[in-house]
Amino acid sequence: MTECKEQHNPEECTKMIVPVRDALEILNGKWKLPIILSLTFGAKRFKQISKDINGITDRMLSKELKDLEVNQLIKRTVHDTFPPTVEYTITEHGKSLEKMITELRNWGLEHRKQIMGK
Amino acid sequence: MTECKEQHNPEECTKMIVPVRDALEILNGKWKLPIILSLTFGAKRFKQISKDINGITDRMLSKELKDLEVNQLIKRTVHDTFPPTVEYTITEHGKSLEKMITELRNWGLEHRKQIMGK
DNA sequence: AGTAGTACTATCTTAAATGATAGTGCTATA
DNA sequence: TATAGCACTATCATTTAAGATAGTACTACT
Repeated sequence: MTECKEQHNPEECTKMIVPVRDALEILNGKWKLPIILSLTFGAKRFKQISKDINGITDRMLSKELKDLEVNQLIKRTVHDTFPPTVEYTITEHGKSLEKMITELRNWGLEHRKQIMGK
Repeated sequence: MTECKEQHNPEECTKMIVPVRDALEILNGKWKLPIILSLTFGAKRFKQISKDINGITDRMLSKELKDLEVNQLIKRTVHDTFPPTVEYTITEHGKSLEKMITELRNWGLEHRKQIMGK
């Protein structure tokens, strides 16, 4: 793998950055990662997710769920009970975010220590 | 570690989510992670960073660098040459993001395959 | 009969992020 | 002499994200 060290190779460095920008574009905003994390603990219904995530409004949750579905990170299933119930599950592709979210979570914990602790 | 599985324990689940929200608050926006990634390849000057990151404006770069400095993720050093040159380096604390960014980057690559490939 | 829950949508407003453009005072280079 | 680079800042305009509030049609519970 080529580098973009000290004496800088901007083009190489740009290439390294592009996929993180791609990822950020899909995961942007305050709520998407929290929602995904909530679903990694099992299938949930709309209200259950909203209870997990403090402060999210129905409007935001509804919108973000749609976005995540379009990007194949979660799946929406309507059960034909009466009244119908709707269940959200994480997809295999969504699960592939788990490791990264764990890292982020641990970093969040460490960061608090770093800032407070010193 | 307690769980918030199927039959849901919202309080526990909320607790899991909080630190990822903390992290997101510090790393939010389009540019912070790209900037940090750029600096993991070595100390850089303002213009060099801006060349690495396609599309960022001076205004945004300037602002984001300040934010990152406040959060102790990068360090700004002025060398007293004439004219003075300014150098940005990643801090130890900033380096602790490296693993997580790598995960994100790989995920970005995989996601592209997932969406395009199928 | 009244309240609460379910899974949303609609409308409106505010706040925050980002972008466009230009300018500064200096130096080095063509 | 003109141009470009450096490390920014200032001003303004636009876009996007997010929040507030209310409403729907239905059921279950008290």
